[in-house]
Amino acid sequence: MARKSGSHSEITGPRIRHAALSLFAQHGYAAVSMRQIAAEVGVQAGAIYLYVTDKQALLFELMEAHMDDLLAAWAAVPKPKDPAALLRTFTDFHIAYHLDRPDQVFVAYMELRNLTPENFAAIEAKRRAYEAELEAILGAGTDGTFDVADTRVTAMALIAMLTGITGWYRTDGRLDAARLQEIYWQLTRKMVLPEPVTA
Amino acid sequence: MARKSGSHSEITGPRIRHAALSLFAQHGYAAVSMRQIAAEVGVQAGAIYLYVTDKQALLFELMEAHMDDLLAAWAAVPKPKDPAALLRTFTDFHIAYHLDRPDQVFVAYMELRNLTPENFAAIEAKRRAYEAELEAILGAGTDGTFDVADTRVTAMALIAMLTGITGWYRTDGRLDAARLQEIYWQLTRKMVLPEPVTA
DNA sequence: GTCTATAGATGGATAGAC
DNA sequence: GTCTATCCATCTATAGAC
Repeated sequence: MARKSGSHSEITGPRIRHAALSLFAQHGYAAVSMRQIAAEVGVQAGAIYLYVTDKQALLFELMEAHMDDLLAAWAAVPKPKDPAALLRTFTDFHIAYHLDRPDQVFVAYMELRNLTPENFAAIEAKRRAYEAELEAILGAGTDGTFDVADTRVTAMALIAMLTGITGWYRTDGRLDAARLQEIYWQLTRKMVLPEPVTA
Repeated sequence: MARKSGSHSEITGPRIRHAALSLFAQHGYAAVSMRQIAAEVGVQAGAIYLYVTDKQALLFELMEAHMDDLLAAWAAVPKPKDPAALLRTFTDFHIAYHLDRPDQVFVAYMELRNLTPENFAAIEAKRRAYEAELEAILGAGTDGTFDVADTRVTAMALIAMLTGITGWYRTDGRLDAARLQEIYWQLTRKMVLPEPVTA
């Protein structure tokens, strides 16, 4: 696996980021050494610094790339007009996106403490922008489509509920992604749609 | 603050655990050194080893104590017979307990990766026991009290939703604990109780 | 019971050969 | 572009004085 020496660059930069992401997700940023990352890629520790300024920048770039991808992916999704349909579009998107990228999601949620204050602020702003998307969907339904007492709290409750899937979901388990999307939509629907009037 | 020297033990052991918990919650287990913990307590690094075998044992003891406390506290709560009332008892308990111990909760959820395999298995078993409590409550209501398609998934969804509060709640914010308990009960109630028959 | 001192290992990051 | 070698800081844990 490990190259002997003298190889040309090819895609060493991306491979470093991929290895770092995987190791950070498994063991945590602080517990992973630059030497471990280099070994995973098959280069020596010193070579990493040709592609990354330092360890902190490596973490930040991974988290920023994830947040940017997330926001861009959601922006690219066609949005139905109907608030309830739009909400289902969001829950389906959130589940599918997060299940497809467990390492990115895990690092983005777990390593906030290890960012410098400036880097933390940048990531936090992007996270808030994403939360604001859901809040806006719920807020647009206060005409009677939704029955939501507190838009902000409900948005946070929904995101926590949906993101929590990544903590226990196993791809070889009894549920596939489509079934999960259906179950969580039923939970979401009951949570925010008005209850039918009793007979 | 820092003692000069020659002081007697008093409560140095508990103070070490308290300082470690606080620092682990802030910066993460791997990022915190034994010297930092010692400095917080006001002793030298070497003194810690009179009370703790090593850093891993320190982490494990903190997490085990938290899980044991959690299970014992729930066991001590009076349980109403009615499934819906019991569910509300659980959600109120979970919110109050978690809001009162943000550091313990944070460490218990974030540092699982840093446990040895044996220690991880021990903590995971206790966590599963707690999740099973909620699953049993939901399962006991399948006579018609609850409308739950998948007991296990719904239990995980509820726990993630409730625990997520600790990620954004600020004690100086606009919501107090009682208001949160009320909001989250409404969300929970709508999620799992059957919808009234339409007129 | 706490201190100082230190062993022994490992970390991030850099310099210079190839 | 990658490697080897290394600097220097820091870490966990222990030994022994007080």
